Amino acid sequence: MTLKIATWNVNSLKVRLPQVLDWLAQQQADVLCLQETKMEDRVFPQAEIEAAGYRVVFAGQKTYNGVAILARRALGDIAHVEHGIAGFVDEQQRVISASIAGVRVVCVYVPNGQSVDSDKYQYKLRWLAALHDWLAGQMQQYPQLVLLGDYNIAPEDRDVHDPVAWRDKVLCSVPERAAFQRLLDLGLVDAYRLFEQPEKSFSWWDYRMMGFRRNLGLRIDLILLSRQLAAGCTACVIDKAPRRLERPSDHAPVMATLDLSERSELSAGPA
DNA sequence: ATGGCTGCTTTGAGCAGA
Repeated sequence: MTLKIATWNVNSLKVRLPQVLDWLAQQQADVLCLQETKMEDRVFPQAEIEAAGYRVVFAGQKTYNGVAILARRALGDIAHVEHGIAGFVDEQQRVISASIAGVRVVCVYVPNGQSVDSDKYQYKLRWLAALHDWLAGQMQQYPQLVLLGDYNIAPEDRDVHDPVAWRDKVLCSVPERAAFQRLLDLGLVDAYRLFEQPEKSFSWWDYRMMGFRRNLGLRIDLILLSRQLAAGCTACVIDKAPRRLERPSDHAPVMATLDLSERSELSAGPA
């Protein structure tokens, strides 16, 4: 069995829903995690998504943040849904997790941080520490885990169009990259870097200054895989096509292909 | 050059994003 699992920061699902439905149909993605839906649950377009053949779970709020997981109906239930980071009190809707076809899917919208001298940056670092500590337990409970979303961290200089200009700036600062490395140290692997990739590959481009046309971007939308899932990963790509559409999100979707045929059925559920 | 776009908001100029 092959699973195509993707992440996309849509920057308002209200605006981008038609693009999301078109993209699902074109790419035949099995699972899609969304960030920045920017809508309350009571107005979430559940019926439209279900009509397209997907189940969906979501956690939203007005104006900001908001996450969702879509899964092809044929994959069965979206099970054991959990909101947020257990033990970390946070009004901002940035995390939703669920089990789909025996894979634990954790969808995250990491805080942006605004600038390194901002209170929001301190919140970002606290949030990342809480994510790490919670995830350590989740990895024990769910050996087949994928952590995907908008990390708001460019892991390395090769993920930045102008590393000198971005040096020590938010999204690239040493403490943020150290927090990201701590996630990898839990036993997670950056799916994109499992494969040969073009140079200057990015997933976000500023709306201003013709950022996309000039490829002034960052790679901040990532798919991290546990070792068990990384063993079956056969591809990971950034799809730039939606960024070329009318009224695009500033982020492009990222998709990994997982071959699940070899895995043990027994490790599919919670321990 | 601290702006530049875009989406959102107790509809407006201000915020947040990255």
